[in-house]
Amino acid sequence: MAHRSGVSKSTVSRVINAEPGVRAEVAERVRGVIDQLGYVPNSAARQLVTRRNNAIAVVASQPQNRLFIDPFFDSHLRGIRKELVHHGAQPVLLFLEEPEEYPRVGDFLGGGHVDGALLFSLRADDPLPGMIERLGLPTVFGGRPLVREGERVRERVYVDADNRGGAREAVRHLVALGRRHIATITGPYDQEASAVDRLDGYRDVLLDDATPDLIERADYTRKGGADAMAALLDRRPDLDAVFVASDLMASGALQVLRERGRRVPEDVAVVGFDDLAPIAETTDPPLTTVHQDIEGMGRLMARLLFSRTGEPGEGRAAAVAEHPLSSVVTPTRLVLRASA
Amino acid sequence: MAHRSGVSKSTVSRVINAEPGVRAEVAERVRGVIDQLGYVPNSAARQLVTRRNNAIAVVASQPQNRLFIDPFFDSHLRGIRKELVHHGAQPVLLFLEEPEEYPRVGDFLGGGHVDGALLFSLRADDPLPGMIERLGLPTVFGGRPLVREGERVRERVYVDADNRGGAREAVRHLVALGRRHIATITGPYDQEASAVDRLDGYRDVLLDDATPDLIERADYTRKGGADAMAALLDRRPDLDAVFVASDLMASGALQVLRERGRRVPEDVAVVGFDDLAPIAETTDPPLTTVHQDIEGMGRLMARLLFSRTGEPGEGRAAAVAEHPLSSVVTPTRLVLRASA
DNA sequence: TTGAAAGCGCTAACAA
DNA sequence: TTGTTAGCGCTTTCAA
Repeated sequence: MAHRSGVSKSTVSRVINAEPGVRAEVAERVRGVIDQLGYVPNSAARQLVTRRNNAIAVVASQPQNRLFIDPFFDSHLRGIRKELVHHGAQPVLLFLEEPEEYPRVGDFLGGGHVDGALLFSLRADDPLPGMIERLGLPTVFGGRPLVREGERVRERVYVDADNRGGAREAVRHLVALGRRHIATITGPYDQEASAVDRLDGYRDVLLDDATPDLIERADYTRKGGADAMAALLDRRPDLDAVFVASDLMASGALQVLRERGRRVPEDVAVVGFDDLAPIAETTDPPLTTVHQDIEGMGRLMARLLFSRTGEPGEGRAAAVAEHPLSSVVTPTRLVLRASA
Repeated sequence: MAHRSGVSKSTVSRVINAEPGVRAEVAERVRGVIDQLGYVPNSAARQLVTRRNNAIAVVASQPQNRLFIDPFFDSHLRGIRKELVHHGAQPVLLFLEEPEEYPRVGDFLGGGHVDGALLFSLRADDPLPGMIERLGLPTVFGGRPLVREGERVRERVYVDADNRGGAREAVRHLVALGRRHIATITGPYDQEASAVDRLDGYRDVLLDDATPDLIERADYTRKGGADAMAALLDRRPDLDAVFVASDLMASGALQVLRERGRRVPEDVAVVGFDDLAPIAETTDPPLTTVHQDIEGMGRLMARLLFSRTGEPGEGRAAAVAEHPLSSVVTPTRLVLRASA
């Protein structure tokens, strides 16, 4: 104990937490002793009483490598980190690949190491939201969580883009271009809400023209997009446009189109979704796509979380916002490049 | 408190920690109450007394996006996670981008949330190792940490590949092929030991033939490799081979070679380093490169760490291994493909 | 086989 | 402005 500086624990505690009511001279002396001893407060003890620790978990339940390949995640995480760090909170990343890992992650989350959690890339039947709800840990979701029919859950706060509206705009653009046979490559709509919403947007515009043979489901990967494009081309050689539900899939689709000798946009117009600069700007031709502010959504998630947990360092964790918080849907817009 | 199950705290504690000396019937009843209440032990309190918490920090002080693009990191992290999870420890990722983040990361690390740390991607002058040493947190480094001259540090345990030996083998292969003017594109040898070692291996073989105009420093990125290749070609149009210190840089170099009309391997033979499947197997032509067991190195790091901290759940954290631990250097081997 | 009591290192009331 | 006291929720002797 640094009380060898000649004062009581309380005073040391006050100095460490920069509380008022300590003579400057005493504070100075205490700080000296702290430095000299290399003293670091034991935060388990501190947390036991304050119920706070200025760390926020960022949990992704997805194969790590899918995450690492996906520029979407990179931007999203950047936004989250910026905002968290800006508020003085430490982001702690947890990946969740195997079912066996759930109990341990649950223990960590419930163990009071973090004040809140940011979750994303959840599968439809992921047990994590339920676990966290039971723990009572403040949480914000990235992307609207899919809730199974009949499942009773507390309201879940999320941040998402206007996927349906963005998809509508993309498809309307294709229609305005005079395209007659507009296909779509979707995301895994059995697993992710964004895939459902983008497909709904496509249907909103095309109505009865959206026949099943124009719709091919893929998995948000590049290869999945390529395979889906090939299948579509085999089935409907007459198609003259495709709305692809992600840029990564679109880059795969463009490659197949090129291999099959179809010119883009002359023969087939292509619109993507995401507007990920490293992809959309470098494809051949550059991709017309639906822009969403991914980094901004990440920041928003962090801000929403703080409005539930209270700012780091401010009072007890129990200080949850009184005004009920709602989810946020951010706007999208179509960015015209060369592919459509 | 779950003591409404009619027993004392002690007994509940025993049940939770699966300690012997509890009547099966009582244990059963307690477990029932626990489930029913959804009780999760507060690990801050537990940790305060046990000094353990079965979580290990994985710390990377690198711009997040460099990490996310680098398949090396992906494999490395996969190995680490596998081993950690296998031992029942929770991996906790911390990124470190801005200098302002160091104090907070230090607090988290020193705060007793984790039993040990795995560090990598450290810059030469990174303050992190020093900070952690002062905290007394058991640590293992990924890649030999560069120590500045005159700096006094405790011995640092690391896991690294035989970079120098691998480089030697690569360059010898080029020599055996009859190449006369063998250039090299290096990593940032002012920052990373692996870059230093690979350059040393190159020099070991070439001796006086390794003139400065054949050596070009880059930064382990694809673009850096491309730029370096261009500079080399401008300076030494007569070069007929290049040893490139990473696959990512090699892929950039190959592209420049192609653009400049040099055939590989006929005009210029190329050998890389890393043997990252997603790169080396898909370049045109496929890359001859030095293989290292990246995932295995990750696992090894975790194992070494456990030999310092003791296995998760086993006694107190203080139970550090008595036998002094040493660093490990894993072997490399040349994988022949088409580029050399 | 169980329970009672002490105490891990801190902060938060309350006294001085 | 400072010190004293009482816990935070757990594990761990020790005694029953």
